Amino acid sequence: MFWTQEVLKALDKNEVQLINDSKTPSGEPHVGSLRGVLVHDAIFKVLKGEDYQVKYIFGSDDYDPVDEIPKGQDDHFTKYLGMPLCNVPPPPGSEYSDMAEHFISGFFKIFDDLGVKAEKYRMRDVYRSGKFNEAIEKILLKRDAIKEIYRQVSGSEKSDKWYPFQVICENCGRIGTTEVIDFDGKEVTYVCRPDLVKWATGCGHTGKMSPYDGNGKLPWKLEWVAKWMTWGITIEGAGMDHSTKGGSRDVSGRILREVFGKKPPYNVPYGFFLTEGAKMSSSKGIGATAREMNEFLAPEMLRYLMLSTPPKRAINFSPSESFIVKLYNDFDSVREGAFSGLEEKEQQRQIYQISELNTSENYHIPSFSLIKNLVQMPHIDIYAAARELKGDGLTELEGYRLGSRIRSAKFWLEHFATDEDKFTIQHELTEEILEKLEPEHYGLIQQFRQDLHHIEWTETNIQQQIFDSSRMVPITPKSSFKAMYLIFLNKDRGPQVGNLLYYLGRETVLNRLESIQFSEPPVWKACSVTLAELNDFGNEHKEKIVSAHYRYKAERQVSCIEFIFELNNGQKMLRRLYFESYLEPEEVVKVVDDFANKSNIVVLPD
RNA sequence: GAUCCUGUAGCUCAGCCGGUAGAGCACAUCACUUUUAAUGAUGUGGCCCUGGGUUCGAAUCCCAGCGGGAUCACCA
Repeated sequence: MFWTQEVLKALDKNEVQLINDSKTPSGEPHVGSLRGVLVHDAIFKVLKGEDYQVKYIFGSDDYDPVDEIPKGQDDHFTKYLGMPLCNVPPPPGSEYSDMAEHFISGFFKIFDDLGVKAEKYRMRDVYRSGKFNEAIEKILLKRDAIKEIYRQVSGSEKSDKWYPFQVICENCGRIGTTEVIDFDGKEVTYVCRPDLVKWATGCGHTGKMSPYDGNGKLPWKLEWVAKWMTWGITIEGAGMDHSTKGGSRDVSGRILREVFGKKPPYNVPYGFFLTEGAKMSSSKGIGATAREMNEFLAPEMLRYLMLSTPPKRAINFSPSESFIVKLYNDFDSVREGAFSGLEEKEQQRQIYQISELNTSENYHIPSFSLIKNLVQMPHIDIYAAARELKGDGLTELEGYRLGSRIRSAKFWLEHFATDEDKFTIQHELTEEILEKLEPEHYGLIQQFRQDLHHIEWTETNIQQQIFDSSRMVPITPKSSFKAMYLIFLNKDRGPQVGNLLYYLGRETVLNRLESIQFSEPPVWKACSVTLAELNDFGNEHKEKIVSAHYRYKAERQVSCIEFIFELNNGQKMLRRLYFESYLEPEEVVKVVDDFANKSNIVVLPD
């Protein structure tokens, strides 16, 4: 059963469902932050699809203090450490009013791209408007019971003077450094301590003021309680780190239940987003931020990546070619399954419904691996290739999807692909390349460059010619391809040779091939058969052979006899006997006649 | 130490409200005039981590281990 169905089963359809999630805008959001966003969105979509009364709200926790500085921005942010995020000026050059808006707006923009239609709220508005006044009062009054739960669940001992609340210091504006030491039912007394936390220094000010209307905030675990009880939230998943026993989710849930007698929201714990088995960290560069991943993958791909794995399981992302290609292929096959109408594809249909934004229309699209190759050949019109592949014009949707897949391929090549994954057209023949060529490759080059003069320069003809020329060397097509990749890409593998050479152009290809010099005898030796093999060949093919010719070649104390067979399907094949000496004309004739008699094939001089 | 995830073919995994062990890749054989990770057909390959329990019957459910991964113990 797909995970969304399990969530569905656990919820009461007669209840109004309110889904909540939030993010602290303290820096550039990490990719993993999107998992919660999308898991909640998937639940939202599924509930909506089942006609539940459901709403999805998403908050910016912008009343939290600045407790770490976004990478590389020490100069600007250091002096604001400890102040509420929403009261800190944005980094220089930002178009936003404050630090919190600066970071959350980019995150919310991704929501739009991913089709996440959550109703957004900001904690500054919630606190300042007084909406949490009631919850704050209740929590302050129940501090002993709350403290007891902290102790029981997580074993943390709080002092007698502990109050679960922090105000914004009237003197220095910090919220992370203040400690409330008394509450008289109307106002709190606080101290702004220089050494309360390691990451910020309070000013030492002591004051007394109302805790309401935005003067301060609840600590994280109680803020959760306040949200849940004030708004009646029924569903809120949390990362595995919060969801562990004794973790913040556990503490908050028990406080809500035991102190305030309400049911905590349904939890959907979700795991981390790992790269190559390690947790992706923002400091490790590309691909780590939500913004970059959103730039890389189209919405439906990113949603699929985040939602096809059951939430509890970690997602093991890898930017390797095999992972990315598999991701796309899996998605394409899920999409095919979803549109197949087959009953056993129900799960695929469910995955597809929460991944794709518009699930009404199927589409044809070339595989990622094809596109990533074509993208490396600048001349190729990929849209034309796609039309050819489909055998029809592209729909508007197909053109659009293809466009984003091309962008993804380019992004992948630029940011993730290893040198092995990429290829670069070689502009000249280097010693390094020549050293890698084997004698049989020279045989192919010799044959191929001759044959290329006689064909019309099209992708399919070139492709076809490789096979035809190979038979005349003879050499296996596989080895012939390798020769071409070496000569033009300095690699063992590459994209379709027809495309590649077509792009390079007849002149360039012929100039390159004709500039390669070598002596023939080693080729003869490398591309030869034994007399026994020749006889076997004759016996095996004699029904198909229409005509046969031979020619004798000699050079530098060695020689060879080449047999050229024409088959009834139009193919021409060559087989060569190699000799470490010159042969007299009579000897040549004798060898040829021997073969002719044994195989019953008439062999004429060329 | 605690919590969660995970252990099934050489590799990546599906199957998990019990009923004869699955897919893709890889490998092997055959076929083939075309290598875009990917031509078609056929085939090889598994004490489903271990031990116990429930059951007519367990890969599946329960308990206990072992191995791998992650998270938590101050703060969000």
